[in-house]
Amino acid sequence: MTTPAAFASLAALLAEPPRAAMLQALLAGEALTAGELARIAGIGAPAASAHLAKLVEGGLVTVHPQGRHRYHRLASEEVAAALETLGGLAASVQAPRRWPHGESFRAARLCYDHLAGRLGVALHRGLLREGWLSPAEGGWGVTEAGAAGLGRLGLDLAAARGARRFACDCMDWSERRPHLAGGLGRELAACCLRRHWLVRLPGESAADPLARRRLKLTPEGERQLAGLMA
Amino acid sequence: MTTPAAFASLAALLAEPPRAAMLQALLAGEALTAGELARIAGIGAPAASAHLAKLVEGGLVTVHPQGRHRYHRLASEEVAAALETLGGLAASVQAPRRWPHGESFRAARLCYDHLAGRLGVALHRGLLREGWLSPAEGGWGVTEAGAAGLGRLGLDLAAARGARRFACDCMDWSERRPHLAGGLGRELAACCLRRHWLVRLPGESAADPLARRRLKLTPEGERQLAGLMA
DNA sequence: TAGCCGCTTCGCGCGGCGACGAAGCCGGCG
DNA sequence: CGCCGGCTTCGTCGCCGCGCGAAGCGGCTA
Repeated sequence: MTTPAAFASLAALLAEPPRAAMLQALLAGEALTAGELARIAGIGAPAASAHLAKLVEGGLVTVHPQGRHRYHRLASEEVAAALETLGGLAASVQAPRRWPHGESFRAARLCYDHLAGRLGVALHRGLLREGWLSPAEGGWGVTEAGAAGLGRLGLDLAAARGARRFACDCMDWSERRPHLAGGLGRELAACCLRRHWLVRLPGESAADPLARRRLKLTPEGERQLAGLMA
Repeated sequence: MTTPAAFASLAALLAEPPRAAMLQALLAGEALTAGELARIAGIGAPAASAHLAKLVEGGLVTVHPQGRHRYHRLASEEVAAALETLGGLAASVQAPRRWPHGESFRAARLCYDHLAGRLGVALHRGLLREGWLSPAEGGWGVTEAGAAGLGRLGLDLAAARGARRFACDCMDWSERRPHLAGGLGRELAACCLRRHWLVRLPGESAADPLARRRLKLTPEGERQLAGLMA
C-alpha cells in the first residue's frame, strides 16, 4: 500500500471520462493510436495527447512509435487486473442500472490478453477438472496430460513459458471466480482466436470502448472446446 | 463493466488525498466516527463531512448513527478488495519509492476484516495443505477434518456460515497470491485477535491511516499456528 | 432546562485541470 | 523536393470542486 497522496494521484488518472474510455478500450489488448483513442474518448487530438501523456507518465500505458503513428497499450497485466476490479466495483455499486452489452459481456470477453466471463471461468474450471494444471510457485504449472492436451488444441506452450508469469489466477468480476491469466492464458486466447473458435463481436458503434472486448464462441469452437467446458 | 462516465465517477471518489486516507483507515475494518476520520485526513470537520457524504452517496461507505456519533465503515468486502488491488498497483507503479511501514505491512496486516500479508497467505496455504478446505460453489467449503481442526483453534464456524460468502480467495497484492476472505476469513482473524495470537501494532502517529492495519504474531500465536504455517 | 459537543449546512474564495483553436514538428509519399 | 497528415505544444478560457469560517441542528449530560 502507498501513501494516500500516491493512491489518490493514481486514482485521479482514472477519474476523467475520456481517460477511463481510453483505458477501457485498451483493455481489449490491442495497441491503439492516439487518433483512435481520441475518437473513442470523444475529444480532440490536443486533449487526447495530453491525457495520454499523463497515462504514460503515471505508468499505466506504454507508447510504441511506429512511423508517424504512436501506438499505445496498457503497461502491464497488473494494470489490466486493477482496471477490471475497479470496473466490477463500479458495476456492482450502481447495480440497478444496466450497462450496454451486459449479457454478451458476461458471456465471453477479453480481459486484456486472456479470456474472461463465463467462458473464461468455465475453461479455468475445465483445465483443473481434467488435471491439466497443478499448483506451483506463484500460480499454476502444467501437468504431462496438460501439455499433451494443450498441444492437441494447437496451443504454443513455449510462447506461454516466455511470459513473466506462466499461469496465474485473475479474479473475474462478473462471475466472482478466477479465470486463467499469465502467459498460458494469453496463448489460450490467441489460439482460440487464431483458429476461429472465438471471434470478436464488433460493436454497433466503433466509438464504444467496451465493444472491442466482446467475444463469441463459434460452432466449431463449441465442438473443439466441448471436452473442457463440460 | 460500466460506462466510462460511471467508472470515472467512482475513481473520482478515490482521487482526493483526504478521501483516500479515510478509505485506507477504514480498510482496518473498524468503524470510525466522522471526527476521527477528519483528524486522520488532516482536514476540518466541514470538509470531512462533505467527503463522507460523497463516499456514502457513491456506495463505498455506510453510516451507523449512534447517539451523536456517526460511525462509518466500508460498504462491503468487494469495496475493500478493490481498494487493496488499486493500492497494490499504486505501490508497484511507483515502485522505487519506499512507503512507511513497508516491512511490517508486508508481514501481517488486516485486509478489511481478514488476514493478509505473508501471514495471511501462509495460513491460506496451510489450510489447503492440511486438507481443511475443499473447492465448492463460489469459493471454498470446509472438510470434516477442517471443521474439527478449526474448532480446536476456537473458531466460530457458525458465525462464519452466516456471512454472505462463506470462504473465498482475495488477491494479496504484496505477496501476489490469494489469502482467505469471506466469513471464514473474518472469523479466523477475529479468533486470532480474541485469543491474542495476533495483536495490533499501533502506529507512531495516530493520524497515519495505514498504521491501524499492521499486525504482529505473538509467541503464543506462533506456537498455536505452527501446524498451519509449516 | 441549560450547556456542551459532534456533526452538518451555507457562503465564499481560490486553485487546478480539462477543452479548444492555432501553430509547429516530423515522418511518408508522390 | 514539396505536400499531406498524424501528433504535439502553446495560450486562453471556463468550470468544477476543495477548504475554511460562521452559523444551525440535534443528542447527551447534569
